[in-house]
Amino acid sequence: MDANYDPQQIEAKWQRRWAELKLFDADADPARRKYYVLEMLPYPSGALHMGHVRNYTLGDALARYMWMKGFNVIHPMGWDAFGLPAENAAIKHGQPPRDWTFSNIEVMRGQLKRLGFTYDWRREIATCTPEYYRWNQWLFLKMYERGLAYRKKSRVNWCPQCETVLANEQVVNGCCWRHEETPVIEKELEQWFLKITEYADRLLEDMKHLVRWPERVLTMQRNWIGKSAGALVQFPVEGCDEPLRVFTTRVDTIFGCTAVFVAPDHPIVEKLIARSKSPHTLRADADRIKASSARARAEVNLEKAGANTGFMARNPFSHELVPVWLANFVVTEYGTGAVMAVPAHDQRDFEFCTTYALPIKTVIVPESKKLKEPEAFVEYGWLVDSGKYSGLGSEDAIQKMTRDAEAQGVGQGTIQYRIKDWGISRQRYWGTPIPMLYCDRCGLVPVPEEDLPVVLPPAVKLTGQGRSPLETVPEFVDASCPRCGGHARRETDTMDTFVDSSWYFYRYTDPQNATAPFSQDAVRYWFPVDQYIGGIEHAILHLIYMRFFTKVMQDIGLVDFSEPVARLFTQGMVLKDGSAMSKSKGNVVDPTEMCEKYGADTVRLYMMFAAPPEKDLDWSDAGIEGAWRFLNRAYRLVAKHQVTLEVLKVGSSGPAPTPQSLNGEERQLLRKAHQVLRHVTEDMEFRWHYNTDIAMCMELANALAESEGAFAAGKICEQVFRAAVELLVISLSPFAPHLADELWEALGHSEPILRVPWPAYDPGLAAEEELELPVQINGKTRAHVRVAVGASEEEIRQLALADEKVMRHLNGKKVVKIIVVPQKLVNIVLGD
RNA sequence: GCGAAGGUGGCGGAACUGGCAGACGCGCCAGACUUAGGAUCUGGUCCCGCAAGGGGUGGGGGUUCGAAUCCCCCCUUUCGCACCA
Repeated sequence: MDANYDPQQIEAKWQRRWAELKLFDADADPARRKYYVLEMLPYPSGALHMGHVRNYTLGDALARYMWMKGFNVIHPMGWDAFGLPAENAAIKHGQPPRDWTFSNIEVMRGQLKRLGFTYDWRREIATCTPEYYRWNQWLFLKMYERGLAYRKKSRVNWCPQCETVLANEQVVNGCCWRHEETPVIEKELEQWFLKITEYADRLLEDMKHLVRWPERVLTMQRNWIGKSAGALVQFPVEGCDEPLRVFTTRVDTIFGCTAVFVAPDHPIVEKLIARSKSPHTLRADADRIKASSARARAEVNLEKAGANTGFMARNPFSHELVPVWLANFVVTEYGTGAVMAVPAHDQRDFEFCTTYALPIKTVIVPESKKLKEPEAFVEYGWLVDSGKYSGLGSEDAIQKMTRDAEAQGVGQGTIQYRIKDWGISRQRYWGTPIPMLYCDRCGLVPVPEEDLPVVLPPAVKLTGQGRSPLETVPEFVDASCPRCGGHARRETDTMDTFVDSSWYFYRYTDPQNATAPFSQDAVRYWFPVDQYIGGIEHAILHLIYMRFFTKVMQDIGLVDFSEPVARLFTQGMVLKDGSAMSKSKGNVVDPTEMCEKYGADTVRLYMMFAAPPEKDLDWSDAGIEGAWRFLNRAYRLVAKHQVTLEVLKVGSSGPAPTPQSLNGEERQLLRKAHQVLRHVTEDMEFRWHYNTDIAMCMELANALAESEGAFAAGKICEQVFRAAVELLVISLSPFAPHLADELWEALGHSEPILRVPWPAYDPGLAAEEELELPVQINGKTRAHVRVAVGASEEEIRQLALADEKVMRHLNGKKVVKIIVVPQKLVNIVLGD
């Protein structure tokens, strides 16, 4: 064993050996308990960043622990390999997206291997291969068969930078999620959609199974789905044959309705213009307000603005006539695009009506009858001035009035969702071709399953301009109709890459399957994912699509469960100087560089030590130095005593030590070792505050260093010293696996540490026998007394009162009360 | 505006069920070894104070023998949603 720690040499050696031993290959084995550790797969952008390293190190520590606990651990990795950057690189450098992507994968796979993760590389997938994306197409066809994939002309979010459509989830503050400065514009296009709305209720309902998901993620999903129960109510419009339908959750306030507001691009507006006495003014108003509401998407808190249409609508409950106004804050896409204005009980209506001097009529009063001005009273209360409903509570009134509206044919109870169907069409090249054909005679025809995959043509001129690049490839576009044999045109849109990542973790269980997306047996054995780890940024996009896909797969009969992930963990970000690492800020720390300087173990250890995993971690160059020093200390500790310790062959250490057979110094050292093991074990199971586990390992290393004198003097026997060293190596192994294996071998073991069963700590050895109890006077610690663990309350009381420092504080004061909490403390309460 | 999570030394953080605030690491100070040290080792390091002692977990109040931890009010940071009727 070298005197100096050389991580480059050690890590290369162990990575080679692990590979030779196929240590991380996991095969389905019904006789063994399985554990599925999954981390979010990276986009092959060119290089791994520290966020990946943190994510994957977290998973790796868990995977290693689970292996040692005896589980059959599946821990796969792959590449989310379709996407826009590949095309942009192609345009910029003339390198085909495929080449760019695969050369990035090469680099990044190398980086992952350098870090020594426990991946079963036989299961690696890349979503851009036909072998993978044919199953995207297959799943799409299954959805099409069930009416879950459909085409419609719709107003879409279009990013002028990407030159493609964005899903609602990809619009952030009215701008593209990739180009945060670029406002999204609206276009009318024929698009493919997946009917996620049909699953909205199940996505909500099944959250009750996700007890081990962060509440934060569930809340975000709940808000995103945005279920709200209410009523649709019809307001006939005078001088127009079409009534206005409004959606409201507060039909109990309808007697306070003093206007009806419609979105400026509501379909009825054209009809009103046609029938208006001053059509030009009305059109100008509509255009102006439309412009202002479009701006509202990008801006925050735009002022309320509107215009009177001159038309009147009749309240079906009160039969009053109220004016119809255009309003910039009414959202076309939600509900019916029209609302009843109840300024007394809705803050937005209140603001609008105040601005335009529209009447405000109170119809709900709170219990206390006190109304705050000048705000709307938006809570539930009691109805007044509401005809026969006066006197009812809001909740009763909503039910009764909804029923009455239904009976009279002027409305109905309904449920609205904020979530919309998932638009998956992208006018881009580097994605999964949507397997549909447009036959000149038969119309829309799906590609037959046996013709899958529809393969992306390799040579395509990419310009980044205009329409889908696939349209420019005649060999791709021209096809024959599978029904009539006549000429057909291929769909040239490709799928949103979130389709790829919605089911990739199933494919890992059976990555080579050429006849199905996966074998049901494999999934039955490996699923659910026991632990999924990734960034919080995917809380609503990926993590909701993935749940949706599983439910569809359940309905198709591919799987027999409704939720794929039992436990989710969202880790914090890796920052540098308080902000996210980015090329533009020039604050990127490169994992490979760090591995070259310190080795993978140091990088991993530091990542785990610097902060608890759910919190953001600010990278510190000084901090990683500390991790490096610790590993050096651990190495030297073993190197120094290796010759002595190795002589003691494994298993030759005689009977297991018991507290009785040990002297005081031996007990103290072993106690520390077992306390550390206890802490790490318990933390691995529940809490994952790896930073505290590593701190405990450091304490044990410090204790060992302090014991060296006693060891050299023969006061600590070799068996005990060795046992403590071994427990340190084992406890450290999930975090610094290469070093752990090197030290384990140096101690005379031939098995890699991953094959060593995780030891159970000995509660007897871990238990303290004597405690130093704090003695408080009026809640302030003033002294300490040493007591045996089993000391009685009375003994402790006497010891405390006899303490010199305590007596000094007691001087002349009256003892009111003495609280003795065995094993914890003594608190003496003094009077004045 | 609404919702969620935070605020502890010079810094990252620890304190798991109300029971010694500051584990562990970084940094800093002193010393040892050294031609040298950005290596290593030893000791010190919450604040005020020579000390005795006193103060201390964003601020204020409360419950309790005892509060970083529980309750109320306020300030503040980060994240998510943002006219969703």
